[in-house]
Amino acid sequence: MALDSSTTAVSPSAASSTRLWDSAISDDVSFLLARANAVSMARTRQVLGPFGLKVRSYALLGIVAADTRPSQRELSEFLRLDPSQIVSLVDELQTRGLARREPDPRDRRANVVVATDAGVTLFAEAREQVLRAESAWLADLPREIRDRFGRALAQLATTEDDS
Amino acid sequence: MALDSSTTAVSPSAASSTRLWDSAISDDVSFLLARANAVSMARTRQVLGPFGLKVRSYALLGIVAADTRPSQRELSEFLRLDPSQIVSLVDELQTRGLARREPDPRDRRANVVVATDAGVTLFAEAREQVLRAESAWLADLPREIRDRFGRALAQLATTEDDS
DNA sequence: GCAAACACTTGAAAAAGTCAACTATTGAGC
DNA sequence: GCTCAATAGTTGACTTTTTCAAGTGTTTGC
Repeated sequence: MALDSSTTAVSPSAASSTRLWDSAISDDVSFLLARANAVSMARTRQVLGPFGLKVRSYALLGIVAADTRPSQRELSEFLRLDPSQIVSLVDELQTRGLARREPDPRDRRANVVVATDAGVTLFAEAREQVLRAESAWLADLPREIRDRFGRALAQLATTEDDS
Repeated sequence: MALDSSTTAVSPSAASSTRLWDSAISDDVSFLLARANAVSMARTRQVLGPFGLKVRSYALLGIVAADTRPSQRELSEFLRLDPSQIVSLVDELQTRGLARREPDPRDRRANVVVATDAGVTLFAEAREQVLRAESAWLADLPREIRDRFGRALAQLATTEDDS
C-alpha cells in the first residue's frame, strides 16, 4: 500500500479501484493517514524537485537553516535516521554549498551542522512553495478543521507509542 | 526522517532532540503528517504483531474479507503496490490459510482473491484491536476535531496530486 | 486472423535501510 | 590521575525492499 512515501498518489476516481474504497479498512485512521501522507509526500516531492531537493534534504536543511547548530547525532535522533544516513545527507548538502560541518567546540568528537547563506536562501524559497502547495491541498477542508489540523497532527505526532 | 514506516516513534521529550522542534519544518503539515504516520504505523504494527500480521497483509486481508472479490490487478492499483508485491502478500496469506486465489470467470488471465472463513475471523479480531488502539491515540484530541479527523484525512487522501 | 495490450509470475537489478567495526574523544568510577 | 566503558562520526558490508525486465497465456481492437 502507499504506507510509505515511495508511491505517487492518485484519486479513487481511478475507475478500476474505486470500488475497493467500500471495504472496512478505508475507515481506519491508520490507513487514511498513510494515504494522506503518501499524497503529501508526492506533492512535496514535486514542489522540491525544481530546487534539486529531496524531502529529507529539505527537512535537514530546514533544521540547520534555523541556526540550531545541531550535532549529527541530534539530527539523527530527531529525524529518526541512522547516523550513516545523516552522513550522506550532510555530504550532499555540503557538496552543493548549502551546509557545512564545523567542529563542535564543546566536544571534539562531534560536528555541528550549519547552513550557508545559499542554504538559508534556498530553504526559504523552497519553503514558500511547500507552504503554498500545502495551503492549496488543505483549502477544501472545513475552515474550523483546517485551522486546527496542524495542531492536531502535532499532538498525535508527539504521543508516545505504546512501547 | 521518519518519513516512512520503518521507524519507531518516540516523543520529542527525548531530551537530546527536543530543541530541534523549534525549527521551521516542525510547522510544516507534511512533516507533521509524516511524523504522525510513523507513530500510527508503529502502533498498528505493535497491535498486529500477535496476530502474525503486518500492516500490508492486514490491509489486503481487510479488503478481501469485505467480499469484494478483487483481482490482483485491482489490489495492486488500490494499494499502490507493484503487482509482484501483491503476489508475495497473497502467497503469504494463502500459505496461512487466510485467503486464496480463484480463477476469475470473466477473464482467464486473472484471479480473484477471496478470504477464507479463518481469514475473515482473524481480520475481525485484529481490526477490533486496531480500532481500539486508534481510539486511545485520538482520545486527547479536542472532541470536535476527533469526530471529524477521519473524514478530513479521507478528503485529503483522495485529493489528486498536482501531476 | 494478427498484433498489441494485459494479468500474473519469476527473478534480476537497483535502491534503501541496518548493522558492524574502526578511530578519536569523553566521562564515570576508582 | 588513571582506566575503561561509552560515545560521535565514518566507512563499508550485509540485509531488506522496491523496481524493473522478461516470460507464458489470454484478451481486445482492427
